[in-house]
Amino acid sequence: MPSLLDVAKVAGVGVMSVSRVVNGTRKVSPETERKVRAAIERIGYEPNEAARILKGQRSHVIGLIFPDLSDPFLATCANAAQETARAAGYVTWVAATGHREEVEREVTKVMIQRNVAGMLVIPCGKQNDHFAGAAKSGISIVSIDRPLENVKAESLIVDNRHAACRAAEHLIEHGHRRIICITDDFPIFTRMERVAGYTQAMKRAKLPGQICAVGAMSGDLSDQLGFALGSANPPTAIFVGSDLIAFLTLHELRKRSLTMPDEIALIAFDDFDAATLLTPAITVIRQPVSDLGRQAAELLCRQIDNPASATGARITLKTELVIRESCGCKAKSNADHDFDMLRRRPSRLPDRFRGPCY
Amino acid sequence: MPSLLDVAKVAGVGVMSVSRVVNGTRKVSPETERKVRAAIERIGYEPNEAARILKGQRSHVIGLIFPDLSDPFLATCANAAQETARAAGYVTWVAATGHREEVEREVTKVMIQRNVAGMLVIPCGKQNDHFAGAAKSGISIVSIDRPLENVKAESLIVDNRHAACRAAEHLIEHGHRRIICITDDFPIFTRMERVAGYTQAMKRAKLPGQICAVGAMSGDLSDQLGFALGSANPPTAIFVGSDLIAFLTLHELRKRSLTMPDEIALIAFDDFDAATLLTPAITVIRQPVSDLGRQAAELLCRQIDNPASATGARITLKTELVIRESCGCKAKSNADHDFDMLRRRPSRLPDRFRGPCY
DNA sequence: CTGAAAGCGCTAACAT
DNA sequence: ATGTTAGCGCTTTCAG
Repeated sequence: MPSLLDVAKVAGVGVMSVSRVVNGTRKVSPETERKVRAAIERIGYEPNEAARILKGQRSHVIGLIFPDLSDPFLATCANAAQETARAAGYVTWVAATGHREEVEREVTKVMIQRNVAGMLVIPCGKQNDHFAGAAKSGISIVSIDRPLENVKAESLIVDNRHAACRAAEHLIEHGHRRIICITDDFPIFTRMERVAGYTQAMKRAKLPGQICAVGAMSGDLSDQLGFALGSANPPTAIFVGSDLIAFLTLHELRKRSLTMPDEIALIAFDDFDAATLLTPAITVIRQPVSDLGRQAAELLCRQIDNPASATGARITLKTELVIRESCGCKAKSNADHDFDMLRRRPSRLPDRFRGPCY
Repeated sequence: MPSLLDVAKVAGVGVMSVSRVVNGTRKVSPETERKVRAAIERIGYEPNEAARILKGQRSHVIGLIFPDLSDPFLATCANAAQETARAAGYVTWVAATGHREEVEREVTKVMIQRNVAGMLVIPCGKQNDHFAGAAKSGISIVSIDRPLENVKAESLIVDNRHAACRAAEHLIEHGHRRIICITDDFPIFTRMERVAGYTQAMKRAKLPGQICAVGAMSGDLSDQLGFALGSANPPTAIFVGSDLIAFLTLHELRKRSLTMPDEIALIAFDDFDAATLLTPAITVIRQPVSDLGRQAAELLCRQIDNPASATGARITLKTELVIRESCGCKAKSNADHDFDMLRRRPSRLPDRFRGPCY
């Protein structure tokens, strides 16, 4: 591995000239620059990151801290972020925390220690002091999907509340009066915003809202849904707060042989593969998943280049209500809803279909 | 950030004693060790990776090179690998190549340059000289899902051929004689093995095999399937070679209002969310996705500790034929197939459901 | 068993 | 505009 010194010798100049050419730190004469570039080319010099970091420079590494990589939403987002970061010359250090805050703290610590240039995080807790510490020590941070309370970091989020409100309104417009909202019981931003949106729509329509939280703290989906469905006035429509809950709910409906949309209507937050495969196809709120990852990475890169530009603002991306059949709407054309007629494929294929194979 | 020198001062010993205690490189007297450990504890010393790497040591970084992170199969595998590596004290750099070999080469180069200790790869091409180079320069490599031709690296793969053969046999046992095999047209190991397994079963049963390759090189799934279905002797059963192709195929069947299993039977390679949600539920070959990632990471860590142990062997993991309804079998109990009755949930939930929320 | 010194490749700070 | 020097934190080498 040739070093700066080797380049300097070959070029017949001092080491600092080489360093300055490589980093564009200061003016060098055209003549020197030419010689240096030629020497670099000739001996195939590549800067040594370890030495740079040792000297106290920031590395060209971006840390990605996500709750889970096996979740399609998060994986797609991470994929886009990684791709964008790579294109900008960064390597991506990925850590999945498994939704555990102690793991999040631990990896954050290690990342700071190893001088990452910036971090892209989907935080899994409320106590964000570890991120605050990172921000204070000069590491740029951008959060995705959820704002980072008490930390000076931009956030890229979606219009959860508005979208949930629209979804509930759509069900109301279909004549439903008893609409239940099923979400997980985790106290995270997105869940609370979506519940707030649902509640807002119900209130406006002077309808009673019923929120059914499921999870480790609140109890089993099957029990809760059974209870609601067995009541004197069972719901005729469901709004589910995420693709995971949609999956579980759809299983329950299938088990109880409840048909959509007649016996029960349904709208889900998050689009998912099965949504277009089922009969009826599921009406969903689609998030700009890849955009979230891509824009977050772009934003982070900009902030790394110019740390002063951090404002701590929230940037909100728009979601899209994708009307299919589970809400009671007619499919546009038989079974061809959501189909790209030109390519004879489901339109808006998941990212993974963009590979060369398909 | 306290350094080794600081520790040495506090402990009242030389730097080398500290270094030896930290790394366990050589014997130190119990007395010295005690003093050093106390000093480390007291000032909160953490070794500096950059300095270690600069001195020519291997880092504690593992590189993950995957074709795509948004694909559920690959994402789940990456997630498990990352988790395992973290537990073993390694940091994971992740790169998604987008199935592009030039990107694979590029990220491999960067990782070698930055002294990763090892790489976990799902290669996307045949020309593996960049990996061969890495292996030669002392970086341990383990490949997943596909063997690494011409490189001395272990591979963790599944019994593709056997499983595909079993799937085809299962359809044959159901009385089907015209079974078509639909796969992508990408010349990768898994595809070829699965086709070989299908062919083997058909040959044994003295049945004519029909392989339908779809993709950028071969053409549209809709056209190909339409052609096959419109022939004088249309197939009565389909074996699809991957979850992606299953998704597209199921869309086609839905569009043509073909009912399973009566009008057309189907078995798919790879389990996927929609498989248990559809009616009929889809019979699939389930791969041990997380195990693949976990075991690969464990293997890699072992090889990093003992580079001589690399044999270049292939380790084959078993898949499982999950009988559901799309092949013509009766569901075990009404709609409750694949349901964990105790927890009232679909059993074998995807990894992401293991979070604290559900 | 322990310590002192040299140097990995780079850049900030200071000379020229 | 360019060169020289010192030192980031660690480990290898060699001397005690």
